[in-house]
Amino acid sequence: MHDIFFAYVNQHSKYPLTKDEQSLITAAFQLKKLRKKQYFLQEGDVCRYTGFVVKGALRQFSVDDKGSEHIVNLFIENYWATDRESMIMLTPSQYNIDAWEDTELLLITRADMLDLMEKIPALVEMIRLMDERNAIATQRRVNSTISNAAEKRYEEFAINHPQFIQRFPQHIIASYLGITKETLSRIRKQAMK
Amino acid sequence: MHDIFFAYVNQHSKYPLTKDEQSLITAAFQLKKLRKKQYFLQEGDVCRYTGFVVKGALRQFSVDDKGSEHIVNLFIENYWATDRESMIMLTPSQYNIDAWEDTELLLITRADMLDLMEKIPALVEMIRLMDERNAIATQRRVNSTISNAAEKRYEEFAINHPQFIQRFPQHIIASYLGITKETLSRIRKQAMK
DNA sequence: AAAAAACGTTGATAAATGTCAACGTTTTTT
DNA sequence: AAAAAACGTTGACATTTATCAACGTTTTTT
Repeated sequence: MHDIFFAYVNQHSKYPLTKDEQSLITAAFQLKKLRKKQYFLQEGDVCRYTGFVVKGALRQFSVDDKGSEHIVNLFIENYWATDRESMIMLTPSQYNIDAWEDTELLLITRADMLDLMEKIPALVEMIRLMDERNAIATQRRVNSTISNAAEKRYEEFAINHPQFIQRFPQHIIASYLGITKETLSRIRKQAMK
Repeated sequence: MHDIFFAYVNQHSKYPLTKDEQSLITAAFQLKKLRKKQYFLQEGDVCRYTGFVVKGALRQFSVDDKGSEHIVNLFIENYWATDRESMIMLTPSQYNIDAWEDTELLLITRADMLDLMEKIPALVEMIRLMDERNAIATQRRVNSTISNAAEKRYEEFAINHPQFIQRFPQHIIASYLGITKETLSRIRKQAMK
């Protein structure tokens, strides 16, 4: 299990992991299996773990006053599932994260992660890279959301995230884009011509 | 000028800057003054600098096919103005950044910043903190945008960013929220009752 | 002090998107 | 194999938001 993660770290750092470092990582990350629909995080709880997705798919969503779900993030293999705000601030999360498919995660607490980062330079580099990519992707998403109508948002999404279109049903994609499933259905119908 | 930045770093790190570190910083950051309306970054250019805002206010915006501007970010004192995607990927920026007020920036290239980070632990810590806060704020913004109608988005914005409401006119705020200035005007009229 | 530009507001109307209900199909569960 | 659940689509209609044009006020420039 951890091998997949070692490969991921090595791909994102110029310092190959030593055997000792691999042992530290194995000790700090614990494997967690989730069945489909099982929660990884529930609204109101403080998020204690960051989860590296070894296998499977998850969604992060909030629920509004009317009970409607809004998909904030989608995660598949090699993504990091967590609510950073809750984890860092130790505040109750406004989000839920649940498994959309049977999923395997490698979990680590924030304290253990900070500890590992003092010992393993490769991890620090990998996380900085992850933060950069995340910042870029989120910036793009914000720009697309405020600049474009629903149709163009969907087009850009389909180009930037073809993997998500494979793995998640349309109503989930629609919610991620901030539109209803009916609107997305009509947009796709239009686009087919 | 740099004193303000030293204070900022010390506030965001548990390692106080030494005299030597301060010298390194002074050598790497150059002061740049911008008059109101002057560009810091123009669409199509590769973003070479990160700018720490010592004084003033700027906006980052994209321009769509119809020539309309869309405000992606706003910056005031103690904010970092840059286009990370362009800077990291070395690709032409899709954004413009210009001064909304007369502004003073401390500029640093990515290479110099990476160099400084190897020498100054306080900077590394400060930047990680900055990345965390940025990730949290952007996540909130995305969630608000996909979950709420214009009125609630404005309410949340007003609560989370009262400083921006002071410094920027309504049509800029409206664009930041992804709505037109007319709609924001009507929302505010409603809310007054 | 005069002129120009920027800003905010309002009304009339159009366009985009949401809501609700119904239905057929596919997938999953029993 | 049957039943249930999940999914996607469509129509009718309501609501939200955008667009366009006009106008008065404030701020900036000349």
